[in-house]
Formats: sequence, structure tokens, C-alpha cells
Amino acid sequence: MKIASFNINGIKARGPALERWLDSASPDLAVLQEIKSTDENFPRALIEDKGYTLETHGQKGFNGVAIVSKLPLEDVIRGLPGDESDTQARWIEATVSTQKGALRIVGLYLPNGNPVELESDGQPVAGGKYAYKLAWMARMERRLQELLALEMPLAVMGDYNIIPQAEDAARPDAWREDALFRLPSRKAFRRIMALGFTDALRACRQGPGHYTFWDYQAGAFERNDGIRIDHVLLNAYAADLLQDCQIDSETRAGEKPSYHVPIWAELAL
DNA sequence: ATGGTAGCACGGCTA
Repeated sequence: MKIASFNINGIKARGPALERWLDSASPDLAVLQEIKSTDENFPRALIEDKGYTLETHGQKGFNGVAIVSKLPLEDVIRGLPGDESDTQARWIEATVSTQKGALRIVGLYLPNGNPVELESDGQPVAGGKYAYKLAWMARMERRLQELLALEMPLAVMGDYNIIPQAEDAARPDAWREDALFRLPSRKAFRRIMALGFTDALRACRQGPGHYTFWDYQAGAFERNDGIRIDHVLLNAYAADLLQDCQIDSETRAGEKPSYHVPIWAELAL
């Protein structure tokens, strides 16, 4: 089973590019981020006419996540549990099954966190974007503990807005104080990894230079001035099934590309 | 320090 993640940055603008990628990569399942659409306005036919089923968790204008799948999606959960007051659409879960077994999938769009606003004592300003990012990651950690307790293969993938290590940025010094790379962000990510996850792309593609995002500005892609912020995390049951993975960098050179590119992993399932 | 680009939606926020 080929599972993938793609931050499409707007379904209304990305229809043709998304179709080209679905046709060429033919993932069995893909989680999408930044659909920037309500559920009602999502152009479902674009997906369903290819034989994919679709589950969306959208909102107007910003954020929004979805799952497209060739297999039926069961037990769908919309929204990261643990805070009823959070209205941002950044999390969706589902289960897919084959003859070989079942897989729980999480698709996530982790908060960016910029601008970083700090009190004089260095603590994030309450109510600010950076405080929201860290609180969201703590809530995510609690939800993942619940999912790990299911003792079944689990893939948690999406746009994490986290540069895990210096080798995951072309110019790490430019990101030192950024919400994507500053120490508290990386610590929160390491806490999640320490629950027992494998970073699939790092396992398959070791070493520097493997990026998933290039800014639209200043010719970042042409200069390969990128960062690796989209990730596929696998629990131990899923990591045992990992056969291959890749970053589909060529989509960034296509017509009207997203600023992110798709990533995928092949599981023996 | 600024401005560089893009999406949604048509003003200003988000990235």
C-alpha cells in the first residue's frame, strides 16, 4: 500500500497539479493539507471521478485537511481531540483495511507558529501563534498516546511545520529563531518521536539535501533553498512494514505548483 | 530593515 502526504495550498488553485500527481503517482491513499476550502465547496468530482473516496475536514479560507483513498475509509475522526474551543481544521483520522490487516491513518497540518512572540522571561505570549503551536503539539502528543495504545499499525503524516535537524534545511542559520526550527519546537517534536515513531523519509533517504518545501519567493526552488517539514511518522508496527519511500520533488517544477511537494511511503500491507 | 510570491476572496491575513 502506497500512502502519501501533500500540502496542496488551496484546492481551487491546485486542481490540475493535484490531478497530474494522482494520475502519475497513483497513491492508494493520500492526506492533503491546506485545502483552504469548506467541505461544501470542495470540488469532490475531481477526486471521485478517478475512483477515489474522499473525506474532508475543511474551513473557509485557511487550513483544512482531507483524505483521498482507493480503499474505504472507516472510523473517521475530524479535528484534534482535547480542546472543544479549537476551531481550526488541522487534523483528520481514518482506518483502512486490506486482507493483510488494518492501518490507522492521521493527516495533520501542524500550526506554523510564526510570528514568535515572547514575554521578557522568554515564555510564549499567551494567545499568540507560537503558544498555540506548542499547546497544539502537547495535545497531539496526548492523542498519539491513545492511538499507540490500539497496538496496530499507525501512520501519522502531514505538514508538521517542523525542521527536525540542521541537515533538514539548506540554510539552517536562517531558521534558528523561526517557529519551525527554534529549540522548543524541535524539543516538542522529539517528545513525539520518543513515543516510538520512525521518521520514514529519514530512514529511506539519509543525509542532507532532501527537502519538501521551497518558498515561492526569490527563486528558492531553483537555488534548492529548501526545508524538510513534511513527514511520515510510523509506529513500530507500521515501520516493520516499510518497503520504500520518496519525495516527489519533480512536482515543484510543474505548472502552477504548490510550495510543498508530495511525500510517500510503501508499506507491505 | 525591507521586499520578494502565492492563495483565498476581494481586504487583509496567512504562509
